[in-house]
Amino acid sequence: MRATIKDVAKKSNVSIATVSLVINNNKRISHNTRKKVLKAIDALGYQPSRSARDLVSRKSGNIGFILTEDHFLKTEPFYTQIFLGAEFEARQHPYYVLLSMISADSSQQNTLPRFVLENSVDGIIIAGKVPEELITNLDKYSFPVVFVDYYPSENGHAAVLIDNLNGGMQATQHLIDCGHSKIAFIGGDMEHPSIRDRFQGYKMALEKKGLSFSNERVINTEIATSRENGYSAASTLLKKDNQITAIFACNDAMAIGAMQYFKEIGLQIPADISIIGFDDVQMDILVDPPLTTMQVPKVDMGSEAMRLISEILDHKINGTKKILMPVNLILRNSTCKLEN
Amino acid sequence: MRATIKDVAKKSNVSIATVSLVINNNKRISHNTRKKVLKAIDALGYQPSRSARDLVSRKSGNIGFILTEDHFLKTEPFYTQIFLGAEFEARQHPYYVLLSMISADSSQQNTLPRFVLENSVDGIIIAGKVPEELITNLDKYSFPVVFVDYYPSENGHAAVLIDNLNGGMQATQHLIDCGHSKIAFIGGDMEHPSIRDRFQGYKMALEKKGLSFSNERVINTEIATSRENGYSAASTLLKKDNQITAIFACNDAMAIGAMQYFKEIGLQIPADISIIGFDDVQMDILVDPPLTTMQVPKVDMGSEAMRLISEILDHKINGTKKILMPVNLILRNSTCKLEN
DNA sequence: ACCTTTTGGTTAAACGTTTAACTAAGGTGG
DNA sequence: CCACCTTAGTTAAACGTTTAACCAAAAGGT
Repeated sequence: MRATIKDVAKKSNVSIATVSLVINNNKRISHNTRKKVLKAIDALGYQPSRSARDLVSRKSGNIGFILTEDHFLKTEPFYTQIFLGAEFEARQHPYYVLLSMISADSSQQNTLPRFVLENSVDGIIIAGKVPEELITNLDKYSFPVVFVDYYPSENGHAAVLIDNLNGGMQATQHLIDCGHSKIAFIGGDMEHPSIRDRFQGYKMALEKKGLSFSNERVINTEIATSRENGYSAASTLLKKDNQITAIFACNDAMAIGAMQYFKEIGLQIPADISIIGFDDVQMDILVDPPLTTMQVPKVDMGSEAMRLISEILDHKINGTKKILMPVNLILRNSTCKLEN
Repeated sequence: MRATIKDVAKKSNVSIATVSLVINNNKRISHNTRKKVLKAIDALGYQPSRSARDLVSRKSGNIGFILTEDHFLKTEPFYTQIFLGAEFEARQHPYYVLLSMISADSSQQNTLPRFVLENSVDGIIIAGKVPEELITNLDKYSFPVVFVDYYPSENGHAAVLIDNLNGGMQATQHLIDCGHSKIAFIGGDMEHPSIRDRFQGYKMALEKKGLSFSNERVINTEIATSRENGYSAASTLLKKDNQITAIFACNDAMAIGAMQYFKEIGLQIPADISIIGFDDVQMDILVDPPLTTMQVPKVDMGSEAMRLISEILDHKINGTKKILMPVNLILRNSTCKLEN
């Protein structure tokens, strides 16, 4: 049978209240008794009971982490890295993380994660794009929520976001710095705020340098940002405008798909065409040539999200804070100076 | 403030004990009061408090799920699928799943997951190969443990395993059925029971058909079962014996790596060389040609593991049961009949 | 020397369940 | 009609914490 607070109290000749105060670092306890109690705790291998604690403090001690199934099972460990960061950070806080996958299919969003139905979390982290219905259903429960790498249409939620606008500008800027002026953009799901912002950054960078923007150099009709769609995007792009010398793909998956197409039709990367991606996924360095990209701090985003929800639960801040994570240009070999 | 059992009791004019009995489906309650109570529960949106429940039942209501970091972040969603299955199955049981990643590096295994140090789980699922030290450290806590897709050297643990022996035989048998007789095996970490068993199956299938086994056709010196190692394994293999017409790779990652090598040196798959993998990962159908492989029921393995730990906790069975998951030949285009 | 703080603790209630032990009211057999 | 069983419910203790309210003793202040 596990040792309880009573056992510790008995062993150290104090009341259970004293033991509790020691555990919670209350300053009302003298150095001596503290030491005495700590010794007993150690000797008995005592661990406070979570349920007892949660019961009186009226908390669950859990944070729910919601992710769509397909994001969780994606080949690229993007959201899993975010989860990893969140779980690691949770170890510094009194929280456990409950991970729940939901269907990305919005038609069956009547089912909320069990931990919300059962009220077993204190707060929720939602990573990536999820169906709007999920969010509205969740609203009824009024849990504190932090979004990561996605932001629902109605405002007022706390969120950890990538600085996509800036990133889009930096990426485009890099291509401009390499001497390119006919720069295309390959995008996917334009409903997604991240992609929209990257596109926006692309346009702003062009404008800033007085370069012309043309819809002929933009692909934004692909539904998903997958490798296959990058491949097909590249093909339709060249049909629309074969003058382009550089491409900014809205993410690495599409960039890699596009690269594959170019290779197949015999274009040299980066000699004939430069390409830059976004995300910095593992695959980038295995691909040939290694992909220049914008690095996004995935693990850090997870820990920021956990820290944020924790702060909200401690009432240190209200629930609308937003954090923009900086993004970093990673130079590899898929981009180069334009020869002419 | 959330409704408690008291509110329900008051609203339905019964004692809290009655409410509790209703919730737990005790047959001592008449149909009428049951209905009355249920109505009140519904009206108040009452949900029993986990912590109160856990406190009196002396359980945590949690199952810990341990995975090494690299397995969790792998490109191929193998272990994540297992986790997914476990989490889905948990919804049918009174458990939440606490996922914890540990370092695969055995040098720093003094740190156990927080949920074991804090005694916050009732049982543990360990997926994939983990450092032996983790297991011995864990032993002191005497939690019920179920292993998935790995099995520690000392016996006596419950486990959900792939029927690798059979799978290895089937895979090899398939190649034999295609008319091949010079069949090579590409393996990795031979410390891993799964790989050893697949190799064993390979040998048995050869033997059964009276085909000669030769060490010249076996690669087992690669450290990891990664794509790159598959690539290099293929290259050394051809140097040892260039008569081979078919290859059984111990997993899909290695198979894909090997395929890449063959393509680069101009060999046609399957015309010049047939290749079969193991695992049935997503990538298989995207690769060219699509890879013939042995399908392993990853999600099912997760749910089986959860069911198993649940049975153990209910004392329905003791903690040494083993489940062998069947494996399925998936015919695609990387293998074909030998022309001669 | 007496009142007031401060220090370092203790007592006891409360958190929301489950469940063993009890009870009141009907039903049953002889 | 009485003793006994069954049915359907209640009472109260217990689970292991936290924390507000209390208190005794020591320390200051005048």
